[in-house]
Amino acid sequence: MRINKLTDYGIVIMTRIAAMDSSRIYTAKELAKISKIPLPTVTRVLKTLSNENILVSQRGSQGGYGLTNSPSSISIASIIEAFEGPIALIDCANNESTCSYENGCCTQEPWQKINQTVRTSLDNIKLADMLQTNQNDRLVQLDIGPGVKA
Amino acid sequence: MRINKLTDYGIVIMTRIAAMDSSRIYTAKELAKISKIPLPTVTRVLKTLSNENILVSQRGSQGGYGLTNSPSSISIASIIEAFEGPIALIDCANNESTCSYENGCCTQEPWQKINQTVRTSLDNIKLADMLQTNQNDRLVQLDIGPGVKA
DNA sequence: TTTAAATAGCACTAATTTGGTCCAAATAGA
DNA sequence: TCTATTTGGACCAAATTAGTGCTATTTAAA
Repeated sequence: MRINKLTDYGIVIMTRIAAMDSSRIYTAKELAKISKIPLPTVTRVLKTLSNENILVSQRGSQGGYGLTNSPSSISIASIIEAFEGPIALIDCANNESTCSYENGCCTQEPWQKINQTVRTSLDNIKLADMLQTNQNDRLVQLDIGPGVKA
Repeated sequence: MRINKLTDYGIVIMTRIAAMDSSRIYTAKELAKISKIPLPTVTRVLKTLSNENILVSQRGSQGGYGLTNSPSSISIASIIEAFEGPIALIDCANNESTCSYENGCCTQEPWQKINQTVRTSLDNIKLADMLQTNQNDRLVQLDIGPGVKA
């Protein structure tokens, strides 16, 4: 029920970039220093993000990583999914993988609904929302406060 | 971002009991047969659920496990938390553990809201909601509905 | 009172996932 | 073309999770 550490790092780093000049590119070394996360780990996180096209990479000297989209259009859900695949609390609710319990499993449809709810919540939160000073107001505005219906 | 397998089993088994006669108690052996989950695993799942007071156990001959509350008042969140502890996508949003990135971390407040949203969603879904009408029919068809033989 | 049935608890092993490291490939500029 | 810089991909180690087995304890019924 927790996201992976790398996913967490990913969100922290993405938020960092969004908080600075989000139009330029940053090297792994720079971002490691800024975020206080070990360089090898940052390297790996950035690779994943660029493989999933959430960051663009520029190899070679003067290279680095930069956002592909604006902070207001990058969702937390997309970052999580870059690291962990489709958001699905259980596998069988996600793809069409044959459930090993077949007819014995009577919970599939409700799970679809549960996953959908969670995913929608996370998709409504954008990188830019992580920076708001008055975060509570902003989140309520986004209708992801307590008691939200999906 | 996925729940543990044991948690999944827990929900499946709880749903099973709810779908049958939820007032009587069932042995681990019975539930293993019904759910098609290996007995040792079922045993373990049931132990956890009874430790967390989601099931009551009756030791000795004629013993077994039964629901402590009605299916309409047992939430999915409570079952997940029985296995995995408080629902929190990242640790620092849950307890007061000092964030290892201190001031370097600028995402704490939004995370609190994100967790709250997910938790609320899961708390609003009760065991009774897992029982779709059309699936009840299927259960009876499969001869694993009320009146199932051990 | 004895016996069979059933849960409780503990510890151990195997498998999977996760996190971190190393070396090769690419690029810009001198 | 050469070199310093920086990303890309393969690989290994550590941690977590899943599953198994054994023994003790409790209880109902013969």
